[in-house]
Amino acid sequence: MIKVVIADDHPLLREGLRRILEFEEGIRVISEVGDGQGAINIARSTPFDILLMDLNMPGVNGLEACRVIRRERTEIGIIVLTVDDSDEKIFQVLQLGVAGYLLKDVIPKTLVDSIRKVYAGEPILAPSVTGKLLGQLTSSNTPKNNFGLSNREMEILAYVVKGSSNRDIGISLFISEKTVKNHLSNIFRKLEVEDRTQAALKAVKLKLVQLD
Amino acid sequence: MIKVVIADDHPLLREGLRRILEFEEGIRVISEVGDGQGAINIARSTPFDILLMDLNMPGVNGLEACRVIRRERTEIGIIVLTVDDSDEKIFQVLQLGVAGYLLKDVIPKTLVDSIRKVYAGEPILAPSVTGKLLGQLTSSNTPKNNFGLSNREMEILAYVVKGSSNRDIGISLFISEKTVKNHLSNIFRKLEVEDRTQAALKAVKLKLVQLD
DNA sequence: TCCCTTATCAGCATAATTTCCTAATTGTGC
DNA sequence: GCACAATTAGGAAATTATGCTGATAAGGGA
Repeated sequence: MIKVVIADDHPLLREGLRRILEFEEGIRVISEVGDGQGAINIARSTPFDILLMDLNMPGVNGLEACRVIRRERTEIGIIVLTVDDSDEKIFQVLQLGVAGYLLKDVIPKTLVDSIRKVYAGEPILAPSVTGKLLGQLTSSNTPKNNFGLSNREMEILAYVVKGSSNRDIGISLFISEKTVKNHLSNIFRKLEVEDRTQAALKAVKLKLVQLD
Repeated sequence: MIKVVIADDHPLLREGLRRILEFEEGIRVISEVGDGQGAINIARSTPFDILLMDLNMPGVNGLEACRVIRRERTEIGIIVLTVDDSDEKIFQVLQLGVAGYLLKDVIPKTLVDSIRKVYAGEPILAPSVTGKLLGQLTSSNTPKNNFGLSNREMEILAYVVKGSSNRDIGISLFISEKTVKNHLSNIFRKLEVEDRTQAALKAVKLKLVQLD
């Protein structure tokens, strides 16, 4: 039996969810709460499996409640159920380690399936959320603008990001330290920075070189 | 009609996939290829919608083929279909902007559903892949080990990561440059690095300080 | 109280970095 | 051929950074 708790400040929506879930085999809604504090309280006092959590609630909001509950009751699978599709909150919530993120326009069947899957240990994301995650990955490696750095300059910049000194870079590339310095001066000018530290950080920030 | 191309070096698996898909309404396998180059060639010569791509293929591998096809034919939705669940490749592939990543143990129904969803613009990930993505998010904010750095040292390290010089740090914190240097020496020793660049990079790498 | 850490400042010596200058060679494109 | 960029190298000088030692003061804990 999967024990479910619903946390949402809209009584109508709670009622709707409860009615959807109460006819499902093996699923039982054991409680409903109307705010984040209520969710925290029940998580502390009662064992259950799945928490359907709205983010926008009065008082202690869903985000804070998630943070507390994730810390205190790691065994509870939290499924965020929200209308909020905006970028800022999504990543904040996902970083907390929630097990699912669904939008409120899901069809009942998807919701029920998701509850079962989360109970089985599978993470669940709404397609648009998956898209945002992937989008972040792909957009993050679009240097595009490599500031007109030549191949050699990129190579040297990579060594700077590895923490090499000018001398070491020269030895590694079989060129004189003087040449390294010249390249670096050009790199600094092109990246619009003053020293190797700023260059290294900017290179990492702009993904010109991989930090690893 | 969703036009599908299968790229896999195992004839048996290709045949199996084709038989699964050929009875589906609205889906037609228009071609099969056995290596990455073949996938690239057909993508260049023939319009189609979905490419089921194995990663481990002889010659031009799936990863390279994905890269080329993604660049030349953005309208083709690539679904990576592989046994490879290892961490390194997953992120490389996802960064290319593939539309789906499934493991070869999927049931036929899931595969068909996934093709339809990708065709409709939805991204598709195997649960374990979603888990890895989420795991990366949550694990990324665990500094924990601050290497015994004191508050003041952390503060100074933050300035280093901003690209400040010793003089600038001194001015900002209303202390002498000498003091800054002393703190830095201690920081270098504790972080086990030789200079400010390595310290800044290590701080970023270990999330001791936020880069931005 | 004594010891340790932290934070502050300083001097000295050395090393590393950075800038500015010139200049040769090579390859690419017009 | 000519112009231009990339790569290479060197000289000279200024600036910055680093290591080491020493010193003072405040605060916490055994």
